[in-house]
Amino acid sequence: MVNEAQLPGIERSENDDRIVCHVDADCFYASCERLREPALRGEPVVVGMGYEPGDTVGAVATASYEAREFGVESAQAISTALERLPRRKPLENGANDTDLERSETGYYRPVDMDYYESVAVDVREILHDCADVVREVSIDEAYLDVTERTAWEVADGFARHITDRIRREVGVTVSVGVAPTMSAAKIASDFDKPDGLTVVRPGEVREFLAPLEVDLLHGVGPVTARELREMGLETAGDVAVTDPEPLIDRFGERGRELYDRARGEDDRRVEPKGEPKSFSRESAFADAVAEPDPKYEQIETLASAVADRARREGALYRTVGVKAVLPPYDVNTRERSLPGPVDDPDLVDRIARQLFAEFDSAPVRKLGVRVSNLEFAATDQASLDGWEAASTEATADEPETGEAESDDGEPTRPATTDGQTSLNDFS
DNA sequence: TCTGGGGTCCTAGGACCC
DNA sequence: TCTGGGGTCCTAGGACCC
Repeated sequence: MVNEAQLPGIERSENDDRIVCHVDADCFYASCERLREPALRGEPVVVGMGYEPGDTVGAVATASYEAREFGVESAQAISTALERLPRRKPLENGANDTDLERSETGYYRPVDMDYYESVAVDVREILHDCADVVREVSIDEAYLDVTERTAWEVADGFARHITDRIRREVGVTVSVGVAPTMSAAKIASDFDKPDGLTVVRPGEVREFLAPLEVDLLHGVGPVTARELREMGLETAGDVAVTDPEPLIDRFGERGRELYDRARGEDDRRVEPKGEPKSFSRESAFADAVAEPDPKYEQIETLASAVADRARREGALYRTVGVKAVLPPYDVNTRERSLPGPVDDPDLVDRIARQLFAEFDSAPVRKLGVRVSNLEFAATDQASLDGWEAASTEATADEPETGEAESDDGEPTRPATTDGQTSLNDFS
């Protein structure tokens, strides 16, 4: 009785053989550093964050494969990395390092996101050129739906074309996984790094996944991996043939997902990434700080950076939060929601201070400020109309607030007016 | 391995409403 | 005044990812 032709909104929902590419740049930050400093090619390179040249604080963001040989890993403390791979001293005139000294050392560079972002823009351009739908996951990673661009018989050639273009036109290497699902493509891209290409054809997915350790599955971190092992599940193959009920009991929705993914079942379509959900800034002190003043100073800096960011991105926020990390590593978060969305840097600062007050005499090693519950207004004509209507409404019953202080050329924002009215409730 | 920064999603309890 | 069941929002924390 139900005829597919009568249900135009309902499509065959199973992955009727999509071809998904996952493209993942190889140690992207280190590759970028080599791009602008070719002397780093072939040498161990460590990119550190929260780190200044000459420093020993901070953590490893990316280590080149040469640096990994020395046991340097992502997320490692810079101090640990330096023990395993000492910093190479710049060559001075007349300096005569021995070959031994040079071969046992590496280059350390601080993260420079602006530069990496400029390289990522060039990579993205190629990705969008090669696919109808691109989902950018992070600065160095994306999914592509290339179903309409290629066929399984020639998928490896197509993927090779992408990697070649990126190498030739941008100068960085990527690894690519091709599979009928997003989750399998993701794992495939990781399978043969660096400069890897792995194609998993429909019907081969379970076989491909079966021997892999559980912690290679997306969403399985150290905690879940340990628990799975305690349940006797070592590999994706083990998970695929186990009774799903205990998994669901223990892990809830994630358990179901884990079971499905281990069996190669994943009907998510590649879709462009939506608007961000939150903006945050945080920073760590070199040592835990007990006095209130430096902490409030830091709060002010972070609050203003977050509010700036939201304004640049055209976002209004309805929730302001803080994070305080106390020794040894006790993460505390506090947040407060407003009655309506605002763009009000002073309010962010004030609320952040209030939320932070309960920690102001505790030793604190790290601080953060966050805005969330974001709304993006006036991105197209349709919502612009609504926006203007709302603006008129919002200001109708109050005197002009002298809002036209836009000597910096910024458009005035009705939400700021809203923020002023709600401000009284929160200070 | 004790720990950097920017995110996402999920869970669970409580308040509040109908 | 006691109280069923469902829904939504808010907050805090946790796991995970890059």
